[in-house]
Amino acid sequence: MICEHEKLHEISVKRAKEHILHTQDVEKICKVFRLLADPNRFKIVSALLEGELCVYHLCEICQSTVSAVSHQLRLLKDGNIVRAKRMGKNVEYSIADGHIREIVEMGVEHLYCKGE
Amino acid sequence: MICEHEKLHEISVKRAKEHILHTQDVEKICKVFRLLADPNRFKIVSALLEGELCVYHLCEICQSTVSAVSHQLRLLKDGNIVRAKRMGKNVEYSIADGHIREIVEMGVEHLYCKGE
DNA sequence: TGAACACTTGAATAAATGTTCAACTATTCA
DNA sequence: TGAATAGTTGAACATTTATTCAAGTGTTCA
Repeated sequence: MICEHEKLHEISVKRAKEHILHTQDVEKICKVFRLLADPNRFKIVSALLEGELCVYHLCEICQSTVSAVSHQLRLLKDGNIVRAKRMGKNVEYSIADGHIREIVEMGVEHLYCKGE
Repeated sequence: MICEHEKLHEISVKRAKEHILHTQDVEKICKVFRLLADPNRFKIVSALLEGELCVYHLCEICQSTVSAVSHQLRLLKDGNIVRAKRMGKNVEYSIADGHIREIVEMGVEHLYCKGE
């Protein structure tokens, strides 16, 4: 009982401790946020929300190099954010998970509603 | 027109280019995701969603040191995720922005619906 | 088959990040 | 005032991360 406001926070502390997620779960959630936290990856994901695209077009949209985009795509693929499918000479990328759109849109909404 | 599937992707490319956010906006959004991408900060934010708490209790909940939590709180404060308010010897922290709850909950939902 | 295109990969480098430690400020109360 | 409590801060360190470059794989087509 070091904190003076023990009484005031009793309920918050109790609820926070009850609701705290397991470390593994927190890490899984954070991994998704971390993947969306890089501007280039965010642009890749945003672009793919409009439809599937090959690496060349993603480079064009993100104004980045083929190699950099490919490295980022690998991370997104490993994190189950995107899916790859070879079509002839090209590799088509698409969004792998339906929740991603909601998370991205929530981020955009947060931006536009700032200052309310 | 290097990509073979130009026809197929014409619409996706067009839409992606139209909808692409400004670099500054992408960076603002990514900053929020980056702040939520660290397990300790995520735990701090989750705990504060249950009600305001002082540093000591946040340490207890996050199983971290006072100094580490304080450093993380400064980042969260700079990013307008949390707010600080001195109450006597303690500093009470609370969530500064209404959208944070939705973003966090979206992350949690993504976790539980994995595999659908 | 071999040249051209599309993409991937590994190593190297530079930059950003998180934690710890020690020293510091701010507040209360005897 | 001074001791105790609560929290902040800066420097140092190790770790992670993103990009670049060069070399590689896979596919198509003449």
